[in-house]
Amino acid sequence: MANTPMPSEAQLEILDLLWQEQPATVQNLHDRLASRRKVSYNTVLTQLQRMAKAGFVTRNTDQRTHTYKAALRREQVEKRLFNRLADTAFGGSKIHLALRALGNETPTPQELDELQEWINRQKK
Amino acid sequence: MANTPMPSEAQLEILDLLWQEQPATVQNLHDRLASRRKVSYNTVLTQLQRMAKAGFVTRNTDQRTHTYKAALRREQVEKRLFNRLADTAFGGSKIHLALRALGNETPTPQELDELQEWINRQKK
DNA sequence: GTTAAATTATTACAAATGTAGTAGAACTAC
DNA sequence: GTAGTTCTACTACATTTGTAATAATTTAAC
Repeated sequence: MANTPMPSEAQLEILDLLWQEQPATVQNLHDRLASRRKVSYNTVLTQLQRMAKAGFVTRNTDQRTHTYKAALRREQVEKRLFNRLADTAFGGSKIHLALRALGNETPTPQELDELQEWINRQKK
Repeated sequence: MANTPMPSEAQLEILDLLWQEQPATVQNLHDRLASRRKVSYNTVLTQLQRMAKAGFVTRNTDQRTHTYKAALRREQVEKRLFNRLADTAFGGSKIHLALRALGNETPTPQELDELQEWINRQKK
């Protein structure tokens, strides 16, 4: 349960795009990724193929141009990654990690509200 | 400045131990690490040697038994790791990542206060 | 229908990663 | 002083990771 294989960093980048908009073609994903950093079409394709094999994404092959969807729940993955980071580098303290995070950020009013609400819930 | 090489995950585990107690011998680090998971003495040694080479730790070789100290500031590393995680998996939203973190935690009253204060500061 | 473009499949490869074995030096206990 | 023990240095090796080239196939445009 705890040690299911996780997507690599390059794969997470692509998963993140899928979570934002699904399903998507290689072309589309490459366009979006390439707008952030230089990367070849085939690199994206290979990662998607690896992820399909690993079960991280599903793919529809009805058309010649395949389309992909994330097969993992974003929340699940985020939680696992966060815990791993807290465990390996933050001595296991998740709150500590969260505070560290906030320390360097300028939140939007909406985010602030979310945070405030969370605190209110905790205080009850 | 942004892409200085970072310690790997196995290295972070060791760095974390150093941050807790420094300086330390291989023996000591191995003992502490092995109490959490099975790992050989030589594995720890090798990682320390690699880290020394990479400049992640310094080592004192005056005695036959060398001692090691972290050469990176914990805060720095934590910040970088956090940002990397936010960028690759959380669509760049650090607050979002922090909230996710908080979602699974039960904070102490004191931590809640810290958080509340942070919010108040932001609201001004 | 022949050429160009798009798309997937296959293969490659260097570097990083995690792990540990072996060799040799030096210290320790008899 | 010799036999085990403790260390470091060096070497090894399978996997994973990131990246991409090449080949094969289908579709589109003329």
